[in-house]
Amino acid sequence: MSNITRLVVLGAVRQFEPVHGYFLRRELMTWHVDEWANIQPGSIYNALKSLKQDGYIQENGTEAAGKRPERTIYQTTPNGVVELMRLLRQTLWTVETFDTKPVMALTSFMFLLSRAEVVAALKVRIAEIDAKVASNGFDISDVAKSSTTPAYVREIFELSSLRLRAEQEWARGLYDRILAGAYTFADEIAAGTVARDS
Amino acid sequence: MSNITRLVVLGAVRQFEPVHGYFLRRELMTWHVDEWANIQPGSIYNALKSLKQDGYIQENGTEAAGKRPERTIYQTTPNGVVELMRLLRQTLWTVETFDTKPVMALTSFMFLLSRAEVVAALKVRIAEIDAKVASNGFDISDVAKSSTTPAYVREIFELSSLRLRAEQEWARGLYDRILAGAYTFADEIAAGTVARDS
DNA sequence: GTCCAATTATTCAAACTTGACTATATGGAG
DNA sequence: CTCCATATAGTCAAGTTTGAATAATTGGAC
Repeated sequence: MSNITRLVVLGAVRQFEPVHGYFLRRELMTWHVDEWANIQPGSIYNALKSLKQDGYIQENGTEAAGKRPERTIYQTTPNGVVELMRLLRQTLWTVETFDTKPVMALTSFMFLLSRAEVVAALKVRIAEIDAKVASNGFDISDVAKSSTTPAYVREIFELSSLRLRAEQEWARGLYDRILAGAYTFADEIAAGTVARDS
Repeated sequence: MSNITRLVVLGAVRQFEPVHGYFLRRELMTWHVDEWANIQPGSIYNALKSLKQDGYIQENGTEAAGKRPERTIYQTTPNGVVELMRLLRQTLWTVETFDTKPVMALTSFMFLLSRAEVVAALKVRIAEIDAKVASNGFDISDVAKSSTTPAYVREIFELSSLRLRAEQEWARGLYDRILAGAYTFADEIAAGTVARDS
């Protein structure tokens, strides 16, 4: 599966474990992951299978509610937690010019990292976007001079610059909110497990 | 293949026909479609095969430059041109909240439509984005009141609103530029075929 | 003149995604 | 009490994507 599917499903298993596929499917659909991450129900089951093969999650028997169909229970392995953190960190510290999915996923799982790391990474992200936009600006003026490149390529640079600026504005706001104490991060919880109905 | 791959490859065949796969591969890679549309070389060949099966393009024999490997020549069918216009029009008139690829593809091929249609659609797009952002705003305040929804979901709405605003700003600029006579559209060309080296 | 890194043109297996399908169970309408 | 629409829990075939592999050719360095 793509790294995004990996990140989202592994992160969701981590958040709700022990958990069965159908619960993840319902929960993630209420998150609208089909819209912002292009993850369809079938992909969730496939991701579980694949994460299991890689040893990042393991089956933990089956159960059934009443006479309902059996369902397979999953939980993360220690390796899985390491992998999740790696994926999350990679996403946090990388600016993607065109793909909006990573930042969306990040938003859902950043609280698994520490407040300090997220703050530091956001600061870097804000600066990196400045650099990308500046580089885009030079590309635009080169395109204007070129005789072979179609003129409309300018529009592509224009649009991606504006989108990057939007992400930057968001990162600035989030940076402020987090610095001001918003949300709760991994280094701050006295282990309050999230309640859920199965 | 995804509709984007379909649109980009079919559009490129139309633009460069008669054309062989490797030319498209090189050309589209210089467009960086692997970055903004996630189309890798392998997908281009698959798209050609699939478009051919659907009857939207047809093989037109093979040729070879010197002792180079043979290459298969493709061109659009009448049905293919209809399908291309359908895909293009659908993309033009639809606002995608999360997927940045359609607008990017649009930018590359909008000149296949008429100036009037593009102008009209941009106007609608600008208004539609207002509506989406407004609806997002109400979602944000609902989330703030809800006790079950995690607070950070607010960030997702925030980010997508800002991104939509960025697209809107771009659409406004493009609208102005096009109205002012920028670029050349299908209804305006005295059929100047684009030169290319094979 | 000969070596070799890069180019040409494509194929392919493995992995991933999609969306329809299965098969049973439950809850609520009448 | 009996329907039947919906929910449950997944499976699977068909289609798509990926990235490496293939196999011959050419251009340029030495």
